[in-house]
Amino acid sequence: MRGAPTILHLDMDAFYASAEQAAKPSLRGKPVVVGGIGPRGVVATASYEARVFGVRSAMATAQARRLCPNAAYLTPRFSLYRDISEVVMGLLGELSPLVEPLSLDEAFVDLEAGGVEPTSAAVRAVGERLRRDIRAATGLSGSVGLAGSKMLAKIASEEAKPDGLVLIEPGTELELLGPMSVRVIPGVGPATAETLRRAGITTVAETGEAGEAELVRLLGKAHGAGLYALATGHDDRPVVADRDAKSVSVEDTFEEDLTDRSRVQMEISRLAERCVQRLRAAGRSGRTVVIKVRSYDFSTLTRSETLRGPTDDPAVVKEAAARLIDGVDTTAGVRLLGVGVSGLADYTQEDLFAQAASEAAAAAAAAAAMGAAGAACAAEAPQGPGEAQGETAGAEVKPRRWLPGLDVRHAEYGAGWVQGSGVGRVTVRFEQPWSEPGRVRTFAVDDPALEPGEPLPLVRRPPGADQLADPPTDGPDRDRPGPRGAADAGPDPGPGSGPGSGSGPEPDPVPGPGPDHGPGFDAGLGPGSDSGPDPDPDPVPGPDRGPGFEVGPGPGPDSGPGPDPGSGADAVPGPGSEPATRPEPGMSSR
DNA sequence: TCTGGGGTCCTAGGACCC
DNA sequence: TCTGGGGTCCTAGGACCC
Repeated sequence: MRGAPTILHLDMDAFYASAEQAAKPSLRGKPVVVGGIGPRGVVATASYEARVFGVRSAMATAQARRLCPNAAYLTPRFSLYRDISEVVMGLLGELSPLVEPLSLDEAFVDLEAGGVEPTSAAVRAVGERLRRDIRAATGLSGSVGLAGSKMLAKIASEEAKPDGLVLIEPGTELELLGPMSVRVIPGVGPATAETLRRAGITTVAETGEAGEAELVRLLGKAHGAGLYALATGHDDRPVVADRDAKSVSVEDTFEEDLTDRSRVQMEISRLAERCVQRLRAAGRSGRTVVIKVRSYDFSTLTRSETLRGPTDDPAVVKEAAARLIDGVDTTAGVRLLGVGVSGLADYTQEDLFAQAASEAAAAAAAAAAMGAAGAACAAEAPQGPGEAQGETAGAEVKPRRWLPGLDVRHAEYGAGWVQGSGVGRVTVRFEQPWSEPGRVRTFAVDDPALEPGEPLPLVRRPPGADQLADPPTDGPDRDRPGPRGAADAGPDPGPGSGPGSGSGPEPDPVPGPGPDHGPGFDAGLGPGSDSGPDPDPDPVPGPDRGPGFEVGPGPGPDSGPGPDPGSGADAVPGPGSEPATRPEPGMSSR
């Protein structure tokens, strides 16, 4: 515990959802849920508008849909989030050489190591400037915690959310923490909290009062002693930059349980291949191969095998994984398979295996080229376990998957994103991060004018400016199978939901039609039409609205002020239904 | 329509060795 | 002629985090 609050914790607010809202003007101020879209998907991030309805991270997407049917449900675009993360981490790197990323949207920074004057006033000024810089560079908000230890800085940033800064003055922490739930302490999850509760311990103060011996008795040596230290304000864990990964793994949950043995074996082989690709991309090799099998009833087992030396040979990993799956009974059905490698080493360090390592390096270079080609294919037709099973086996060309939220480009209308897709149709909203909320158009899924696109930068790069917010070049991450599933659609933007685009550079108009269209192109349904098939009034055939196809009800494309009388009742109710004067989140035209 | 995907760390038992 | 006592490695499982 330091005498000055020089440890900073940054946590971006509702990161994935906020990034999507910044990228998609029609979603600003609306409930947005990013996560698995398929029948077994879970929520990764819910926007604050969606949280009002009770939607939370890690919740089944199906449950989220029940709670908040009018939210936009989007598949994650990790390439975009990674690009934004790099910008943010770059800003943190300007504060100190000691930056410890915890995830794409979260990091510790040791301000003392960065030479910041160790006073509350100075670190607060640094934190506030950082928040301004992040907003200017990314259009997103982040919350900052400042304290004399990692734990307190993290608790502080949590308290600061959303879009705030909290500084805990050293000396006040026990008073502040004492009444809080023990769950605020990192490492105390549901199981630990329940164990403590049964012992009559629910607050941080009670945890400290219980004493170390009692906590060790309840929780075991490491956990008990560690919890006692944290609960009494003792946390000297340093900020550590450049931590090496200790394992690499890939896994897939299938839309339907697998029972066919040969299919299980094939999937294990594919997962092993993907795992090794990632291992090699990181320049590592590993000695222990692990498989993971989750059964129909969610029970999970792992089997592992340690090799005589580290490897990054796909054949070796595949063979080990195949041996391991051979010993597992999967006849009752498996919902998830995974393959991982641990015991990682840099192959440059392998004295005993130097010969093999150099061969492996050469092979890796070749494989990297192959891998890039494979990723490009995946971008064209994202595929996953859910895919190979359903459709007619042996189909020569897989149908393109238009997953909601993904970027597309139309030859005539320009850049947009998939709002939903139904039987044979895909609905696209044409808008850009800096544009007004855009219009929706519907196409046949195999329309040759429509192709997958790349994420656009959230903040427009002024002419000749630096590369910070460049469009991502995208690539290998597209090999990640997106959550798969049925058709989806976002909510229609309410009138007046557009950004005040007054001050920025002149927006690039969407190529194509102007703002006033006949009803023909809008996928939004009129009031009361959101259930059951509706005779399609559109001259251009809209998507089939059979079961499973949702279209957010909403007003037409007119941008007049005030709530739309027709669809107001269906528009996002509750706190989300603030007047159209609600300030736009996140966007800066600088 | 219950429950993703990628990680970290800890515990505990058995093998094995000195 | 009863079963010591460490230490390390391997395997499996579980809690937890984002």
